[in-house]
Amino acid sequence: MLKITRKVEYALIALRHLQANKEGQLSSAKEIAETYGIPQELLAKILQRLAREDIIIAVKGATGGYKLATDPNTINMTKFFEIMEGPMGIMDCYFDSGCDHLHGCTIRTPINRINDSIRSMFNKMTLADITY
Amino acid sequence: MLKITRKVEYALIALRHLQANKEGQLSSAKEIAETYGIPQELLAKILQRLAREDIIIAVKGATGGYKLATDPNTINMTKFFEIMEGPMGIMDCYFDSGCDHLHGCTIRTPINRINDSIRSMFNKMTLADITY
DNA sequence: TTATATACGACTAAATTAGTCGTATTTATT
DNA sequence: AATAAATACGACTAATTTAGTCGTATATAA
Repeated sequence: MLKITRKVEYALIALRHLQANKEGQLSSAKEIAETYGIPQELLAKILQRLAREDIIIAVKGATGGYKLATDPNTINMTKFFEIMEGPMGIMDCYFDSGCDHLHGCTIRTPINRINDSIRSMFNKMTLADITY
Repeated sequence: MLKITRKVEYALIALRHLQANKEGQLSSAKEIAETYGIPQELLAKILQRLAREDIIIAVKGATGGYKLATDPNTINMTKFFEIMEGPMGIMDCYFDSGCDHLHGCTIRTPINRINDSIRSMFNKMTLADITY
């Protein structure tokens, strides 16, 4: 419970790796996967998603690879988590109203308070807090 | 990701229900399950665990049931979560050192900072914050 | 004695997460 | 022009975790 997934873990490791590169230098999915012992195909998909969301820039072709698109200080962690895994909330009712027993739900208000605390905590953090 | 499980959700609903009872009044697993539309057998197991951990008191027999054992103000949420689901950490490496790539892990320190933030947040909360 | 509780472990089902595979496209290098 | 190495992406399978069920034992009020 309250765990981040490997998708997020691998994304953070990769971003941290790219951040350590010199300005303009590229790293391929293969290179990163081998360095950290991450399944290459899986990491590739994760990097593709990050590229689609303009967090990193993809360069195609034989000497291609990835580099950071923006200053990690500008990406907040709530946004980052939601890019990787969709809406963040400790209970689905926070964002999904298809809940069977909303009628008699007595814990919704306090649960939402907790949600807000977690979101605000991550809102105050940027990627740079993790990758530096 | 970062979700609480139904076990925790059901436990909170049940505790909130017991808290609303008059001093000494019992509620059975069946009663609570029916009230909120929770699978009875599942709730029963959850209540049994709470009883084992002395958060609630079980009374056996035909007119038996459960009641709170302690003031909800005295139970902190970190402890509560860990009773329900074991060690709490956003990554296993926080408590389990059986991690393949600890050697090259570059994100452990920031991840642990996040863990500590979440734990300290829940440490400041008691069950009463949720069930009142 | 019966009905209604708790207690608890073993089991199955469902959902989520992790990882793989096939195929297409791009581009530097030879 | 051919090749090799890269990104792109969807479909698929495997593994793990979570949710829920079942059977059986025990306690106790009526």
